[in-house]
Amino acid sequence: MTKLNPCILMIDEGITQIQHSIPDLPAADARIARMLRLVGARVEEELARKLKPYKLNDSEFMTLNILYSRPDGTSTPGELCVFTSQGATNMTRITNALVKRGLITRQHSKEDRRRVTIRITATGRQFVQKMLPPMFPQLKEVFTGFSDGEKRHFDRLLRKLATNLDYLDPDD
Amino acid sequence: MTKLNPCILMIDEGITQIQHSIPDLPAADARIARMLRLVGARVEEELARKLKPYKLNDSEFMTLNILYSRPDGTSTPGELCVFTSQGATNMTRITNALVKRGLITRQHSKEDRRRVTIRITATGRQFVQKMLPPMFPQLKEVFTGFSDGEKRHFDRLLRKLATNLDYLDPDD
DNA sequence: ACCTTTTATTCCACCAGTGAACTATCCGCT
DNA sequence: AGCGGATAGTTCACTGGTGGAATAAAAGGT
Repeated sequence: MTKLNPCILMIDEGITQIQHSIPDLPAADARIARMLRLVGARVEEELARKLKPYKLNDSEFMTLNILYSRPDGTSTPGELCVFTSQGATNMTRITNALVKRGLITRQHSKEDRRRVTIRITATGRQFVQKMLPPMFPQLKEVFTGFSDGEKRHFDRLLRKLATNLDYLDPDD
Repeated sequence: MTKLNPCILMIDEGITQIQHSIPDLPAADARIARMLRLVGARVEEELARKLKPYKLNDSEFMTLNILYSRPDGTSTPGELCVFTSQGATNMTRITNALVKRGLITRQHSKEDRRRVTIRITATGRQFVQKMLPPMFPQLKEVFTGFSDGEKRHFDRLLRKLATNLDYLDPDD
């Protein structure tokens, strides 16, 4: 029943062992950091699995969602780069793909003709409305056994970490 | 001083907005999942930055660390695939790279000649001992402001989530 | 008018990761 | 002993995401 995850076992085992030869290893921090990468990757993997039938990848999905969540349904490539942590080159490719599928439109801005206004289409909205709900059961399943308090706690810890990451010295 | 992370803002804003048009969205779960991906990616990114000077990537580093942490300093490609969540094809490439740099050796196993024994070299050990400590300051920095209790909590929550992820229905 | 900056795109090269086919070895069964 | 199937790794060809450099167009400052 309770077959243990070999990766987690390896993390625990490994860090304990390494500590023997390198005592000043911040073990707790290293363990959490390693698990964050592991869990983050697993979540991403599951998301990708759910997106596959729709022929969408992570970045495209994120981009589409951001547009969907905007009151006016628009953004610009530059903005989307910031929100999705993608490079400009990549964003061009992503929006190309979404335009080709009729989920968004691209048009030059009137005020500043350098800018491009990206707008989700009616089809795009319907698409999002269709594809999100089927994800909910699995999403809830991932958080079974988590009380509301635990979720709040989890949320808080992640935010705190995100903030610390933002204040890291860019060099060193 | 407190410039807020635009990604986090977008997550909060976005999920709140989406909830308006799709009320049964499990908002708390979605937020945590999204932040996990974000934070996981950021941590990975920082790790990559630290590894770059050594011309190592994430998977190579992980592989080398696993070997280092083994009492006998050995493993097999198959095992390493499980621990690193990598495909066999990829593992061949990874070990190729590490062999080329003299950090590990590859030799056929005596007992089972199908198997390959991968062993960290003395050079490999020294390499790990040199490269790990410089990461500690930054690692600790990421966790500044976290009490021991919070770390324990964080650790526990991540493990719980990892377990849930393992028990996900492979279909659906 | 001219130079600089901003915004976005195109082109190209690269690297990590994947699937399918293949080789070598082992193990169980008759 | 020998056949058949399972297991462990490797090779090859390919994809997909990523990043840099060069470019184009437009805005803004002096």
